[in-house]
Amino acid sequence: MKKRERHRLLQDLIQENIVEKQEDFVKLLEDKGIEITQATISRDIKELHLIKTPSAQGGYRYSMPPDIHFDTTNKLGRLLADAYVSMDILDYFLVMKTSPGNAQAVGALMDNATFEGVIGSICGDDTMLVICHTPEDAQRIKEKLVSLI
Amino acid sequence: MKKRERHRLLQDLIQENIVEKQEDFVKLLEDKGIEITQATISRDIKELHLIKTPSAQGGYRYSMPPDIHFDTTNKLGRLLADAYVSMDILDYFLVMKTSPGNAQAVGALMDNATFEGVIGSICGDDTMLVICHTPEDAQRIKEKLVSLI
DNA sequence: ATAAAGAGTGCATAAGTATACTATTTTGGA
DNA sequence: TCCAAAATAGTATACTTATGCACTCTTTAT
Repeated sequence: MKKRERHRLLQDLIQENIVEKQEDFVKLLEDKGIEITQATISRDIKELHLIKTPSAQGGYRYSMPPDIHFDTTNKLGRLLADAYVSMDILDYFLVMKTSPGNAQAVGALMDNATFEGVIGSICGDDTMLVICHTPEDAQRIKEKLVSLI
Repeated sequence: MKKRERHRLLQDLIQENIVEKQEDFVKLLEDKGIEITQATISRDIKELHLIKTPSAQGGYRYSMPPDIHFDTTNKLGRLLADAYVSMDILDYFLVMKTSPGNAQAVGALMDNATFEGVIGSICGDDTMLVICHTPEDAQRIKEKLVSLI
């Protein structure tokens, strides 16, 4: 049993069982004849970005991540690779120039990616204005964006 | 400091700080002059459905829920209040009759709400067929839907 | 082939979280 | 107003999860 394989299995199990705690995973795998410890499950969960959600019925349940984040961060990287022109910071504003017509798309993806410290953004045709909480936030986000390109 | 007020505050704090554990919340609130214990935070988190996400950088962080669930569950409830006609179960199928023209909408919302145990659904004009993993799932989902009306 | 580096895991335990119990406060009637 | 019921929150603790360490098994480079 390879780690990769087990990861797939976990993602399946999570869909078809109510998994309230990591020990439940251990038991479910045991039922399939797979010996594994809670420690490993904990590590798996970390790698898979699974989350423990308080369910509406009062209990808890592990489930799939709102992986929007990872996914859209990737998309954003690809888009920026094409569309990025320049960036500047003024106080707690971040101004990005993009190739014509792309600012809206960048803004939309940034919204999805939910960067911390961003209050909001306004996009024109080739310019995006990002309003941050603090100048430090602006700087941090600039660096984050640069790292994606 | 009312619970409601604190809940708002937590939702704010979560946006602007990296909250790795519940004690961090306690400290942040303390900074604001609010005395509260970890136990209460744990309860708040449960009520707000906040989640602890393994972050890409290796640490953990509390964040907002993929609240799509709650929101669309509510919408679904309102729609069903208007459109629901009847439900029947056959093996692992669930068949719902709706008022004419509404089945598609119900199906779309159910997709968003991501009910566990649902493989998929097919919608006509006034009929929705939901295919579940097991008859028990079908039963459970039926009850869940009834409870929403 | 062998050394060196790295991945994967269990064990034990530290770290973090949830909850039973209790006390106190608030709310909604009568 | 006064009581009973419901909500809220602290304390202590049980429960759950994360991780340092040690060991084994792969992989990579020499």
